Amino acid sequence: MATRAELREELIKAGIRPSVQRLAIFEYVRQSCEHPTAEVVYEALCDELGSLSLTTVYNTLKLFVDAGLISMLTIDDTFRCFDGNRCCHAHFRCDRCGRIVDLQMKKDFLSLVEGLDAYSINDAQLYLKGLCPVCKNKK
Amino acid sequence: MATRAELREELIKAGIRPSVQRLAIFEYVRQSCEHPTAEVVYEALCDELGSLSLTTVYNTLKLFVDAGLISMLTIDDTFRCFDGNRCCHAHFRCDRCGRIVDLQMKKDFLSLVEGLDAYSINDAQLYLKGLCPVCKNKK
DNA sequence: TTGTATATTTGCAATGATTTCAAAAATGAA
DNA sequence: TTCATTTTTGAAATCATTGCAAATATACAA
Repeated sequence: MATRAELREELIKAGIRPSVQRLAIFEYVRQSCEHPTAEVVYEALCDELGSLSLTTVYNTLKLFVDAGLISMLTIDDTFRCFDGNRCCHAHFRCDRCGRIVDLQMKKDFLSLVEGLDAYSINDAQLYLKGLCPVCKNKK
Repeated sequence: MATRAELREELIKAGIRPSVQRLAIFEYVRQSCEHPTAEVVYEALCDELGSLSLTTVYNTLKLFVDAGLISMLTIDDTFRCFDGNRCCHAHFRCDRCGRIVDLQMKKDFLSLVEGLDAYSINDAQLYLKGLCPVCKNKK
């Protein structure tokens, strides 16, 4: 769990000026395990920041994604969500309850894909869908 | 490359009545290597079918996805596209030119994910993003 | 400190892919 | 044929996301 000062440094290192809004959004996404949407980030920080615009949240999240600081998930086709967890992991989305959970995975999964040498890879996401343990047992 | 009769049989086996529209849409997506969007399917089949509604295309594609006959890709966050290729493969989307290409991959990649036994998996997609060989060399 | 240029934030309007819905058409069974 | 059910249609509605131009904050030079 990174401190605010560490997160600020990380933004600066990425060439991003750490405004109040940016730092708050960065901290929120990095600490969250819930894969928040822009809307959720907005709701969560509105009070803390006094004022905040949803547009700022969208712009800032895009800024972070482009800088490689967080990732954007499109596992649910009806909305995007964001992930600050930098460890290598896959995502599972339950078709029944909609929950998105992280699943540990081995790092070298890219070696299973053929002909990747000719490409330059910036982002890799493995999405799994089906029934989660809880919904599976409910029948 | 499946014949029309074979595709019809496949729909029936999945419990889907093979109407003219459904069969045409199924055939189009199954034969295409271009990962078409609903809009593209609609444009391509409008003439052939005389009349066709975009709503029918959306409904029908959803029907096929739910039946497991085709898959829906959300690798590009601005639109969905569809894939009739039933072989195990990953998808790459070029950040520069936007092209989506298939990449061969070994079938047993799910073994790299830990703790999957408790889940029931219906769909798995590996999405890679970055620069394609052409855009990479353009600098 | 003051002034000025630049970067950032804001809120509202616009966009566009997708869905809703109720009517029309097609199909199947009797 | 007649009636019930399924499928298709098209126009309107939805809603997450983006565009834009004004307002605000910040950095820096004088």
